[in-house]
Amino acid sequence: MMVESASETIRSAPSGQNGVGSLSGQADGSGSGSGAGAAGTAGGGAGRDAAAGADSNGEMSPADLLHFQQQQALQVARQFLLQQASGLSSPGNNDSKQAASAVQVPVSVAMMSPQMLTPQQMQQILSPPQLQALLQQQQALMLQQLQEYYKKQQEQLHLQLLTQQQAGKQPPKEALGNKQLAFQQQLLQMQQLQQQHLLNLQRQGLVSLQPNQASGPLQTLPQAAVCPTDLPQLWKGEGAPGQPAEDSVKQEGLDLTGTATTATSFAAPPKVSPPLSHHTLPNGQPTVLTPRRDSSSHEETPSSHPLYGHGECKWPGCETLCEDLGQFIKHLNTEHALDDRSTAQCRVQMQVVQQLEIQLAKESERLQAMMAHLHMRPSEPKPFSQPVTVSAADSFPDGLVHPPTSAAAPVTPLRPPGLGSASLHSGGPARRRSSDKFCSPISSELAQNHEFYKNADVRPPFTYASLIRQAILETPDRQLTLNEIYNWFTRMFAYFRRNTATWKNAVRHNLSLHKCFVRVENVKGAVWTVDEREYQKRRPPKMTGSPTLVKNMISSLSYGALNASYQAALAESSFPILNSPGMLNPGSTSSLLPLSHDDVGAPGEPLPSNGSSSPPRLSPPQYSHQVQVKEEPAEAEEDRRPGPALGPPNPSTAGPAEDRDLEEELPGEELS
DNA sequence: CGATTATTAAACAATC
DNA sequence: TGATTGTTTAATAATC
Repeated sequence: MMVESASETIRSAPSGQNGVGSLSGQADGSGSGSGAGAAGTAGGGAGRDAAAGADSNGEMSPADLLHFQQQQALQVARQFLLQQASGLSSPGNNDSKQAASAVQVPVSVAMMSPQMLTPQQMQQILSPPQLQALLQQQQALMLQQLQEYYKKQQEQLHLQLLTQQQAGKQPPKEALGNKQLAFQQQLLQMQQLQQQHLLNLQRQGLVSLQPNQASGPLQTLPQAAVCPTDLPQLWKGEGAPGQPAEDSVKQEGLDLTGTATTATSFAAPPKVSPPLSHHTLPNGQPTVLTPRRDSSSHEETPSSHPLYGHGECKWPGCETLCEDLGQFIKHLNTEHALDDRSTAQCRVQMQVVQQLEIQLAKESERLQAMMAHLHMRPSEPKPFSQPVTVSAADSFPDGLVHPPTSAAAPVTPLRPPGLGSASLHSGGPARRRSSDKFCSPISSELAQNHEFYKNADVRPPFTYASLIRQAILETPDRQLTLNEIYNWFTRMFAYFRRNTATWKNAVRHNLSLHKCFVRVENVKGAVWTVDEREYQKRRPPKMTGSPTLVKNMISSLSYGALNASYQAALAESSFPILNSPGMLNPGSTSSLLPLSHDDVGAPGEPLPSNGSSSPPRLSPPQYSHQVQVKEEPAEAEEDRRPGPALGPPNPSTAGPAEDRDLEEELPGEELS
C-alpha cells in the first residue's frame, strides 16, 4: 500500500511535465504507478522529450478540452446525485432512508458525499447507463429551463418591438420593415442559439464550452458546466478563438455574439448575474428561472440552506421571500415546523423523488437497449460516422468534434459498451492484457467500440503493439510513417489526445523494440510496416503450455480461415470505400473491422508455413485497387516503384517481389 | 517465485 | 538550432 500511494504521489509529478499539468488532474491514472517509480531517476527532466511535452501543449486544447468536459459531465451527475441525496435527507430524516433504499441508483452512495467522489469513482458507482440517464435528465431539465428562458426573451422582444412601434409613431414603412426584419433575425438567431445549445448539451462533453476555458484556469469551469444562462456570457466572452475545435460551433458562436448580446440586453439580466443561478433541482421548481432583479442576495450566502435560494423559500409550494438566511430560518421554523402538513409535504416530495428515480431507471434501461442496438452490430451501416478521417494528415485536431455522430452517440458512457467492466477499472491501465488477448480481437472490439474510444477518454485495452499494427494494417498499403501512426492514435482514441509525449514515446519505443515492426526506407523518409509472422510469433510464448493455448490456437485457426474468406469477400467492397479519398469515413469505421482479425489469432506459427518470404498462396483479390489515395501517397509508392502506383491493379507482378512481399504479402499470411 | 511481457521514463544519436 | 525520429536502457507492474 505504502508503495502504491507513494508511487501515486510521485506520479503526479511527471504529469506536470506536460505543462498542462493543470488539467491533467490526470484522472486517468494511466500508469497505475508503473513507470512512475522509475521517477526515482527523474531528476533531469527529459531533455528532449520535454520538447515533446511542449508539443503536447499545443494539442492540449482540443484534447484536454474533451477530457475536461467529460469531467464536467461527471460533475453534473455528481451534483445531481448530491441534490437527490440532500433532497431526500433534508426534508425529513424520518422516512428518507426507506425511500433511498428503493432506488436503483446507488443513492446510498450518493448520500455519502457525492462531492467527494472522483470521476472515476462515479464511473464505477454508476453504470454507464445510469450515468447517461442522469445526464439526460439533467439535460432535459436544463433544456426546459433554457426554453423557458428564451421564451421569455422572445416575449420581451415582442414587447420591445411593440413599444418601439408605438413610441416611434409609425416610423416610415421601411424603417418598420427593417425593424421587423431585424427582429425576425433575432428570433431566428435565438432559435439557432437554442438549437446550438441543445446540441451542446447533447454532446455534453464533446464540443463546445470553448471560449472561456481557454483563457481561464479551470477553476471556473466546473460550475460553468451547465447553467444555461451562462451561455450568453460564453458567447459574448470575447470568444477566445483559440480552439481549433468545432468550426461550426465557433463560427456560429461568432455570428451570434452580436445578436446574443443584443438579445440579452433586451432581456435585461446583466451578464454577471444570471437570472437563474443553478441548473439542477430535480426536485423542484424549475421556476427558478424567473429573472430576479435583486440577484444580490442569491449570491450564495455563505452558509446556505438547501431550501433557501434566490432569496426565497424553496419549500415545495412555498415561495416566501426572505431577506436573508436568518429570516429564512425563522420562516422555516414557523411555517414549516414539524407538523402534519409539513410531513405530508415531505412525503409528497419523497414521492416526487421516487418518481424521478423510476423514470431514471426507465430511461437508463432504454439507453441500454439503444446502446446495445447501436454497438452490437458494427457491421450495420453506421448512420452517423462520417467524421474524422480526413485522410491522415492533419485530421486529428478536430477529430473529436464535428461528428454529428457525437451528437447521437456522444457522451457515451464511460465504459465501452461492449466490454464488461473488466477493462476499465477506473484508472486502471490498459495493461490488462487479459482483454488484449485472444479473447477480444482488437479489430473486432475496436470496431465495436470504436465510437466509444473515439470520444471517451478511456484507455483502450490494447497494447501499443497491437494498436500500431492495427493502424498500419488499416491502411491500404500497410505502411505508415511515424507521424501517421500518431495521427491514427489521436484520431481513433480520445485517450491519446492527451499526454502526447508519453504515448508517443511509447509508440516509438514499441516500434523499435518489436521485431514485428519493420522500418522501410523511402526516398521521402521511412515508413513502418508490420511483419505479420513476427507479430504472430510474438504472442504464443507468452501463454505457452497453457491449456488455453491449444484451444485458442484452434479457434483462431478456424477463425482465421473463416476470416480469410470473409476478408476476401470484403476486400473488394470495403477497401475501396476505405481508401477512396473523398468520402472517407463512412466506410472507415465499419470497414475497419473486417480488416484485421488481428489479435485473435496468434496461432503460433502454424499459419505461414513458409519460413521464407515467399508469398503464400492466398492473395485472392486482395487489394486490387490498392490506390493509395490517401494523399501523401508519395511515400507509399516510392517504396516499390517510382511510377504511378495507381495503375496496376495487380502489383504482385510488378516489382521485385522481395522487398514488397515484406509488407504487401502480409495480408496473405494473416489470412491463411 | 521466476520468467515474460507491457508500459513508462529517459538518454542519446541521427536526421530533418 | 530545434524538432522529429529511432534506439536503447532501466524500472516497474501484471501475468503466467
